Amino acid sequence: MPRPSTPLLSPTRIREVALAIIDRDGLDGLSMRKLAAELGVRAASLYGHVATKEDLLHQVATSILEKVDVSGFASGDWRQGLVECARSYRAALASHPNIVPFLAYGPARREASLERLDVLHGALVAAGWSRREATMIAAGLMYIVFGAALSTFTSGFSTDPTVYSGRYPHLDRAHLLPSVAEELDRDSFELALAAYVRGL
Amino acid sequence: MPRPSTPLLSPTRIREVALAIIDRDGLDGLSMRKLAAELGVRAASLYGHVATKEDLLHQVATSILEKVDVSGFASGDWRQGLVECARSYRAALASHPNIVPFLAYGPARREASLERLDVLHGALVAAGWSRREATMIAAGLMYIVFGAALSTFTSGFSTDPTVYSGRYPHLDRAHLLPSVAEELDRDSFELALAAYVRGL
DNA sequence: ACCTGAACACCGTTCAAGT
DNA sequence: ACCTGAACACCGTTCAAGT
Repeated sequence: MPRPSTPLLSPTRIREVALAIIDRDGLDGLSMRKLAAELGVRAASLYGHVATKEDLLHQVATSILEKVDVSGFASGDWRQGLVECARSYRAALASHPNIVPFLAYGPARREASLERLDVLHGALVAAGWSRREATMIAAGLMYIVFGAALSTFTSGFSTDPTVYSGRYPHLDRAHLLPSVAEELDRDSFELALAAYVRGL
Repeated sequence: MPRPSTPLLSPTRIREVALAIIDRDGLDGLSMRKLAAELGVRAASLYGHVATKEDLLHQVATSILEKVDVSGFASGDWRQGLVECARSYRAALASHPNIVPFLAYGPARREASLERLDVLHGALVAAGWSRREATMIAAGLMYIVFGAALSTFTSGFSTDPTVYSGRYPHLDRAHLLPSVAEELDRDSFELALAAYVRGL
């Protein structure tokens, strides 16, 4: 069979399949060899399109961050802007939870993060906060967004009641959490966000 | 030379050296072969003392979490308890930042986390919050603690001013951040914590 | 009881070679 | 221009064997 006229690989297709593997098999479940296999190609071929595995992960990270919408600040109400920006950020991360640990690592060097951060910072300064305060307020918002996206709390509870009952008196219904984890995660995020913005 | 009377390896020594490697070389910098070499032993020997690498990481995680102090709730002031608990938690994580991504993954199955969570939850219920509210308030506190510990914000900025100036008008002094990152991280955490607790 | 050598099934990455 | 085979220097883990 002659070589097809269109190349087997494209930057977009590589990113899409890589993200699909991460979503399905976790961050550690992505290997260059597995990715190549699912693209119908050998591992070495990837290096014609991607510098390193880390470079590929940064590309995937950027494609996710680009979906974060900071237009909420246009209203002029900085509190509402913070809330809407945080919701959009969390939604983007929550669609791909397995890549969040990578996203949390060094976002300040990514173009897509900086553009959004610049808008956020500017809106806060325009509202009368000092530069330093604006930086800290934005940092606090990112703490809540990334903390919530890591699902450090409600996910990971066992469904076996005997794990908790009798041992942790205040957690005797913790085994029920997984079934309502998604709702509880969202409500916890909304509560934290509301309390934070109100308390500023 | 005859075998020494004391074994070369002990659970404590393995954990200590593993944590030292993680602190020095990062989470990815820890390999069973490197750990064995620094312990004066071969990789296979480790598996007499540790089930898997993940088991070892959980042991190291536990040794860090055990330092978290929740005695602040004894005062009876739940707001003060939340603040002191969060400070202690963050301090424990901040001493070993490289292992935080692992700690953030599935803390709800670790004994040391659950014990502390149980105290926190109980104190909030005793203060009059519903069980569900207590769960969400504790989750929000963990968001801020883990978000701050991941240092997702102030760390990672470049020290090269040309990276930001002219491109992100509101970030024109971002290159100064690394030199004051530690102080700014702490202040951002304190601000977020204060705003959150006040806003509840 | 404790440690080792050798092996197995994987990694990321490079590079000369093929078409 | 694009992909491949083979190799290099690594991984985590197992297990029969040594002392």
